[in-house]
Amino acid sequence: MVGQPVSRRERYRAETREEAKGIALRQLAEGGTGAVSLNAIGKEMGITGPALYRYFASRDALLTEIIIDAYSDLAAATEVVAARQGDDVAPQERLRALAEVIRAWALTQPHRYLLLYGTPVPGYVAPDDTVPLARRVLVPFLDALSALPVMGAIPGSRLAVLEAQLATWVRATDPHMVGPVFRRGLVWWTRLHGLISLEVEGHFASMGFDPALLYDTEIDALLDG
Amino acid sequence: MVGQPVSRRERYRAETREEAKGIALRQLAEGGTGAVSLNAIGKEMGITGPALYRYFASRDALLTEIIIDAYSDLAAATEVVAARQGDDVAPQERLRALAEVIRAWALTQPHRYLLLYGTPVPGYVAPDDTVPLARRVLVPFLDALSALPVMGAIPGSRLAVLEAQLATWVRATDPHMVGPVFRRGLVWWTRLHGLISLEVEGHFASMGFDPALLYDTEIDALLDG
DNA sequence: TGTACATCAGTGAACGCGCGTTCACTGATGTAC
DNA sequence: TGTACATCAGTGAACGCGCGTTCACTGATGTAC
Repeated sequence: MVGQPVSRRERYRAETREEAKGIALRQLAEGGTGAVSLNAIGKEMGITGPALYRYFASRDALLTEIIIDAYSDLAAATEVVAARQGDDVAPQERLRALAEVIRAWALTQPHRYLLLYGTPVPGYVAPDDTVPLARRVLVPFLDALSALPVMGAIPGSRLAVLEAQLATWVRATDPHMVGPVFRRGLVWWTRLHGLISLEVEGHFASMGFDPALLYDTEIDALLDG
Repeated sequence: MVGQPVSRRERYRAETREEAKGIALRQLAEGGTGAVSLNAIGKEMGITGPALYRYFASRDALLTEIIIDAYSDLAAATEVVAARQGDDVAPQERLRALAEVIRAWALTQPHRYLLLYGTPVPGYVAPDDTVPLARRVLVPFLDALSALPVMGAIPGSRLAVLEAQLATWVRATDPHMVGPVFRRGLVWWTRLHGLISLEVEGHFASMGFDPALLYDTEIDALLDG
């Protein structure tokens, strides 16, 4: 995106990296995080395993890149929806569209969703780069929520205490964000994640109902609250 | 529980099995599912790896036992709460107590919670025995929800359609269960799971709020709905 | 109470497999004069 | 345009490790007469 890749080498290098990451994604889909293997990727590319160390510092570095890509991809998906549905669209409709796009994204690539929000990879420590990315996914939600009429919680209530806790933390990262909005965003996140993760992990299988329908009713509930 | 283990051999055998499972749980806690290894368990017990094949048919069989134990344990926890809070207690209070015990259970042993409701173990297929166990955890919730005054959804609404879908499936397993109650149970499950899983996976870390407080506010919302 | 037999726990070698990573080295591609 | 050098991709061997599982076998514990 920045500058043009000049040399043939650079272009080829980028292609090789992408090919490797693509295979890693397939391994992830087929056998989980543990199945992502540099040696196996090399074999599939017609290359020896050690050759990949020219492209990735280590297996963990590869995983990190895949995680960052997934965050960026999901964030881009929400941003596209937010851009298409401008400020003229009612915030309720924007929120609904955002919620739907996240579920759709998760369903088409469950392994990537679980990589971001599922059981943490044992022994893997996410670098700090991922924190702003995780936040980026939520920003369009927070924007739409800000456009809603915000009622402050009853002073002294549990909600008010929670919102106060959130306000202090949130003001450090985003001066314009207020506690009540962020609290709502948190609730959206946890509820949607509960639905999506259980569906994606197959826990709804053979219960004979339409997960999309349950999802929609929960969006209704979120918008009514 | 059934019959008394007579011979010394049987008792010793049971002890060995328990010891192995205990070590497997620790491995699970420390390194996830992939870290559970028969050879490593044997080494820690001062035994060769193959010796464990006298006690478990395979690694998958061990995993299955651990999963079944976890389900039983969690189900027992909810049942204890349900028994302590008899029918004289308001169903709202019972529901709150049930929700709290599940979170408490999950927090003290996150790996076991994730084993049941987290990212599925790649390549592992749960035997059918686990289905009724998974259900057993929810039964106290459904009981308490049944004690609440149930309003039917507005005919033709999304809620009504969903409840109809659930009713047909649910009547096959439990003739006394009705669609609206089961739908509410489903909502409780997904919302609580969203909160617990994100907390347990550390996604709330460093956001500067008290997860218990958020949890309580969501219980409030569930009881108001 | 003592002997003969069956049952079971555990061993150790083996099979075949895969992993991440380091390292010295060969060849090809690019760059500078 | 041609040559000399630097850069980089990739190889193949090696290190050290671990895994699940099978199998023939040794010893100890239990059981039946």
